[in-house]
Amino acid sequence: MNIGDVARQSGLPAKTIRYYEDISLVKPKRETNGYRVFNDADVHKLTFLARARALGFTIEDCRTLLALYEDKSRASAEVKKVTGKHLNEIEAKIADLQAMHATLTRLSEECAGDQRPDCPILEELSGKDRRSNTHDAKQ
Amino acid sequence: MNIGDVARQSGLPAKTIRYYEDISLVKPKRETNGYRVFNDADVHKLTFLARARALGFTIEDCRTLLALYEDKSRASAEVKKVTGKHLNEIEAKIADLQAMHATLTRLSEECAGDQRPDCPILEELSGKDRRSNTHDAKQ
DNA sequence: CTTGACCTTACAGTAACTGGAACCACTAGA
DNA sequence: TCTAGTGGTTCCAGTTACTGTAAGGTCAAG
Repeated sequence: MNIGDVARQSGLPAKTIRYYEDISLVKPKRETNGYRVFNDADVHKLTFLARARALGFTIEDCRTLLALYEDKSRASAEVKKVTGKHLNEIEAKIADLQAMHATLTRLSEECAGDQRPDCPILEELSGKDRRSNTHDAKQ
Repeated sequence: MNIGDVARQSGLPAKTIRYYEDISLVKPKRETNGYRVFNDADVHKLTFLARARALGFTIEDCRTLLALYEDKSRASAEVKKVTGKHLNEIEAKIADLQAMHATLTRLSEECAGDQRPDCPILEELSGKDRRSNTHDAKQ
């Protein structure tokens, strides 16, 4: 199979597949004309990578997961550990985003959004002490 | 004020402040010895930037917001528009992360996490059709 | 023989910094 | 005066995971 077919099958752009070869995630053979040839195992690996990336695993996590996948004597605990770490990071990100969301929603609701220049959003960003609420000990 | 003092006041690393000068977000004067000198307006700007970045605005959004802040005849609608767009992006990210979280949590719960090699997480990544659930029309 | 689809490499750019090397400036103390 | 320590400077490279672009080689069809 050539790279275009693999791209269609795996859902990954050809460019990405070349990149994955660059960083040694896959090692397709070459035809005499220089074209990459992907066998079923390569395609399977790339599909695995596409799924893992879609679940937010980093490339390095993917490398680890792929190695575990190919190690038939792995302990599932290893896989679960990687997943657990990733889950924690996702949770942290969600929490960060939700905090931002809460603040921005509040400010946005307070902002008239009309032709007048007065704007609580800019006031907050500029550090203006709005509605005499003097304690702002956060981080 | 020198860069170190500003870093302490604004909470931004000196390195970041230099970077912000590089991309023309601030334009501190220079002393004869080459040191940057920050006046109150500069420090205020940097504090503004630190807050906007903490709320997840991109650098380009920050540039826009800073320009709006300094335009005393702005319409608050402009600010609200930038904020609204950002809120939408945050919501999309949260949704993505929550979907990943749900899938990973499910798989993680199904994984024994012991010394045995059997692992639902790897099975899902490899595309193995687990428990005869044949429909997987997503994306 | 040309056209078009497909393949190749190599280099640059993205976002927003961060780290490191090599070097200059200033102050205080021996 | 020398020196140590702190803080400043520039410049270049690295991070993450690609993506864009240019310049060119390959192949099948008409």
